[in-house]
Amino acid sequence: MLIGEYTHAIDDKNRLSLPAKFRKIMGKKVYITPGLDSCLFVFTPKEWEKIEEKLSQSSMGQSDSRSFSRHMFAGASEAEVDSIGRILVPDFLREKANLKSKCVIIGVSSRVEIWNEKTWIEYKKVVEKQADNLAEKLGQVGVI
Amino acid sequence: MLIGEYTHAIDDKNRLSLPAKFRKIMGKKVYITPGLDSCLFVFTPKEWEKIEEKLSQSSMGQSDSRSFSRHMFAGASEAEVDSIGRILVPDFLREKANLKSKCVIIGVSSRVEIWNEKTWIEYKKVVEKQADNLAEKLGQVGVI
DNA sequence: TATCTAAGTGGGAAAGAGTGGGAAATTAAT
DNA sequence: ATTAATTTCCCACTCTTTCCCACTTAGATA
Repeated sequence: MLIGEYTHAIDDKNRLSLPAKFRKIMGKKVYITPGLDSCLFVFTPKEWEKIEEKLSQSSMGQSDSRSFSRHMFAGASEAEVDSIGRILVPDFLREKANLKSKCVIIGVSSRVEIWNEKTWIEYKKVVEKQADNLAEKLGQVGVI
Repeated sequence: MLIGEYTHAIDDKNRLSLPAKFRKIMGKKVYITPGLDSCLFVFTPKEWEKIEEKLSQSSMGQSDSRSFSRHMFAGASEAEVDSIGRILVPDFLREKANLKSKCVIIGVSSRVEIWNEKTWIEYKKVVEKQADNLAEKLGQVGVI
């Protein structure tokens, strides 16, 4: 189970260290995809395969399923974890998540997320403010 | 499985490099057809056969399926991948997708697509703007 | 406190990928 | 049949990517 928050630098060769705590779980090969709220998702091959399978079931005929397939497939990247635990984030994903030098890498259950540091800090602020409200809503639907 | 996004130049001899990552999957011979949303589709012979079969099975009574078949078949072209991974895009297909110097080549599961760079950027913008839509769809494929 | 180890960062060299141009070969035209 | 034009093949240059090594920092241990 992936938990915790780490701040690492992405260098000008687009290399980014996976937190040491994540490496055993993530293994030697990962898949990076566009996420939500302009972060990136990182999956193990196993998790990615599940997604792939669901996606490839959708038909080419419908314009909105085409666009979603393109978003996910064209937006995805297979990355080898190098000998010292780094992955390579392709330019187009780096831009998508607006990754400058400092990135925040967080564990979210079965996936890892990569954020621009500032974006993450802002996001956290907003969420923490809303935490009480969110709890209320979740309570109403019986989650907590 | 074909994933990722690459920007390559098509030269004045209509030569276009397939991304190195795609070459093993695509092999030595491919089929290029006019695609949907003004890009080109590129298939392996195997995938092309599947498409052929599906199209020929579709009921010919229906005018829509007839015209789509014509669109795909009449515009299709077989292309050899040369010794350093380039394909030749025939003039009429190049015009159809409005390919200028810079092209974007994307992997979409079982097919490759070739886009005019600007057209692709515009298309992506439109798709990504529909963020809530994306969230919903990610839910449907079990990502979140 | 000093030393050791592990983790993260950065840079240089080697390998690979992408691009462009010219020669050879094929086709077309006079 | 000769010339011109187009296509194909091959080579070479350049830029990017990958691999390897070294430095730095932080934390742990004695």
